[in-house]
Amino acid sequence: MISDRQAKEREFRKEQILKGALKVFKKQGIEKSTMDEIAKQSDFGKASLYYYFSSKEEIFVELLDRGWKMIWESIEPVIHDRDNPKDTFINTLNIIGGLVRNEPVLFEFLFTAPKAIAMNTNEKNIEWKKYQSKMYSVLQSLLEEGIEKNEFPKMRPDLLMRAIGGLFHGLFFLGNEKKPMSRETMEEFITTFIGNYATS
Amino acid sequence: MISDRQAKEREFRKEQILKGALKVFKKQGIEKSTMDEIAKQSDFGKASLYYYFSSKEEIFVELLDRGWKMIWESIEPVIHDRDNPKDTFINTLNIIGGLVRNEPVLFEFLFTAPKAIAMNTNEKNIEWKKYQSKMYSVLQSLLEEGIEKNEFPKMRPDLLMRAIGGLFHGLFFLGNEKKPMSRETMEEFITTFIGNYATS
DNA sequence: TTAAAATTCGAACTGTGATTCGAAATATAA
DNA sequence: TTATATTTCGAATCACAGTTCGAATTTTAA
Repeated sequence: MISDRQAKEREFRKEQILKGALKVFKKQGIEKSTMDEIAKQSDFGKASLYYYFSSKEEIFVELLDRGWKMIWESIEPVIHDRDNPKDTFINTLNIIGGLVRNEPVLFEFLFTAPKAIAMNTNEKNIEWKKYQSKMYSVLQSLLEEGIEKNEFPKMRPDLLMRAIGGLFHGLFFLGNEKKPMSRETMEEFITTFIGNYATS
Repeated sequence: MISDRQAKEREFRKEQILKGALKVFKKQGIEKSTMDEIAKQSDFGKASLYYYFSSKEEIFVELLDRGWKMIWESIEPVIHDRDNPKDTFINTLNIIGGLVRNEPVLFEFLFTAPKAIAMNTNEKNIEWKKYQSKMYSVLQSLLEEGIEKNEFPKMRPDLLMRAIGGLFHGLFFLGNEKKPMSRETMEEFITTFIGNYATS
């Protein structure tokens, strides 16, 4: 028997551990994130971590799953508006920007870890990848439609996608400012790049 | 006594090892690059690597030193032309683009590894960092002057630098095309972003 | 031809960090 | 209160990867 409250407490403790893992990630980067350190940061004994997660990898995959799901669910309500690709595109980026601003460490992890982890790739890494690739492909299709409608410069949409992805990453994650990228600034950069074409 | 030819052969073998290290990096990413694997790829016994390099770290630092030096020496002749910031800036990016096109793996390493390695930072990592930061600061000062002269959009130069850095990285290193980014395409993207402002 | 120097590498050694074990402590529910 | 389930964690264990050792092999130079 596992009471409702018990389940909640259990979940709460899992979250403590996940937070601890992020703290370590922030300080040391993913490769130097050891179970010892995560245990210390989350105030559990190392062995206890294994009561909640079956492996270190599972901790990170859980972060990715939850995070990418959160991203997807945040943009989903907006992203299907196809009348106005450019606005939709920018709205979407703004939503993501807002998320990043709230939890910079988590999102740096989400956008960084995949490259480091992807190589281990077991079959089950799949959950978060689904959300991630959904996001990229919807964004890219918005670009495609926007290009059609002359709202964006005429460039290969996949390249444009890569370029904007890089740009976004550069603005939010490069350099070492404490202050988060503001919505206005990011919009300015994106529209400068994407062009101030008439909206149909 | 060490003859001239001997020295050259020795150098040649070092290069074999460095090439092997890059092969491993390409296949496995930097964190999974083990001495065993490097030995296998470069056709030496693992222990022999230590005859040429005192540690694994030294192998990677050597790659960084040589690579960043190469970048710097390639752009140095061009980069001091201050009459025309925009052209100089684009020339410089084109030069770097050309290097990347020739040895994509090496340069992906150069632009990627620092983040992974920086955390170990001993004092002696310095050599390549000097070149790296020289490059960034000259590029950024070109942006500053270009902004003054209205050749670039009026934006914070450090942010513009980050954005363009990200853009460049996105174009060259994201996605999984075999074909290298062409000079024309990259120039198109950069000028689109940077704006087609009159060159005074 | 031979002694010294340079090179190679299999086999240990070592340290680190992930994972498991088993027993204790604590909470739950009857 | 007591039996059962849940939670905790110190102390082993295990695996892996970097590094060192020491002896063999090859090259050099006299």
